[in-house]
Amino acid sequence: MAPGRGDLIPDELIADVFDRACHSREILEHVTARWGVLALAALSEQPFRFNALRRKIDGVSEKMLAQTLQALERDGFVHREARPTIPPHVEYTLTPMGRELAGRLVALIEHVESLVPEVEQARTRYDRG
Amino acid sequence: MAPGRGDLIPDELIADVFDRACHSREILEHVTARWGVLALAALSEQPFRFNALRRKIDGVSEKMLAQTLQALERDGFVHREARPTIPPHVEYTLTPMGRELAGRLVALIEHVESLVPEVEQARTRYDRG
DNA sequence: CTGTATCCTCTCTGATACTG
DNA sequence: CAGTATCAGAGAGGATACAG
Repeated sequence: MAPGRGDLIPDELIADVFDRACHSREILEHVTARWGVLALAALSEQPFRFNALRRKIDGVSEKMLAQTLQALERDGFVHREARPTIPPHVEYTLTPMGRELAGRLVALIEHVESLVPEVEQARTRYDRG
Repeated sequence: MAPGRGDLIPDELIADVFDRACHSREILEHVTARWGVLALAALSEQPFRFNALRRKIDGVSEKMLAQTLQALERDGFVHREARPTIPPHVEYTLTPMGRELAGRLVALIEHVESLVPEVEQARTRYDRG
């Protein structure tokens, strides 16, 4: 995170919104990352197996999907249920914490989405001026 | 955004959450970016001049702050008021749209922040298993 | 089927130095 | 004061091949 902070400054001195944001930065990066957002949104609809999720999230590579799911599982937002069959059968679901977060995230995205026309106008103005 | 989409597929066919998220992806990246979050949070407290903001957001480089502010200004979230004096006096404020968005963003960050302990436990469990 | 491992490219980021 | 220009390192992301 912030170079030279967090590691060096005692917790008692860390108090304002910037340092708090710094603490949650890594989590926020996982959930707002390109594929993190889409994985959470997909799983908030229904559970998915790996390749089904990969087809649902069009354009994601195996590597990035695996990486994304591992990060979200490690953070406790996604639950991975592997049945030791042959061939392997793995199902991904959201944990309660993951569902709560995904809901808020989707709400933010929908708000941003509603802003798209206004943002496009602003960009046009900016690029002209 | 998603390679091979957006540019190639007519708008009428783009409808689900993934494509919508794709549309707002660039905006979301600006506002959830490391320095984007902090700039919006700082400006939601009060207006700032460039170097004051740089001191407030400890650890940001001139280059990244300039880049961040330009992106947010172009998107219409930040207003830049330059008084043509010598030396230059430039003040950054949030637009109404920026204030609304910053509020929601801060709410999300605070929720994520409240999850930090639970996430840390989840990580410990994951790393042990 | 569900991933890992490897390689390679490209962007993001920060330090440094310079301009109006 | 408020930036821009340039450079180099680190990491994100993707294509491909392979493993259990």
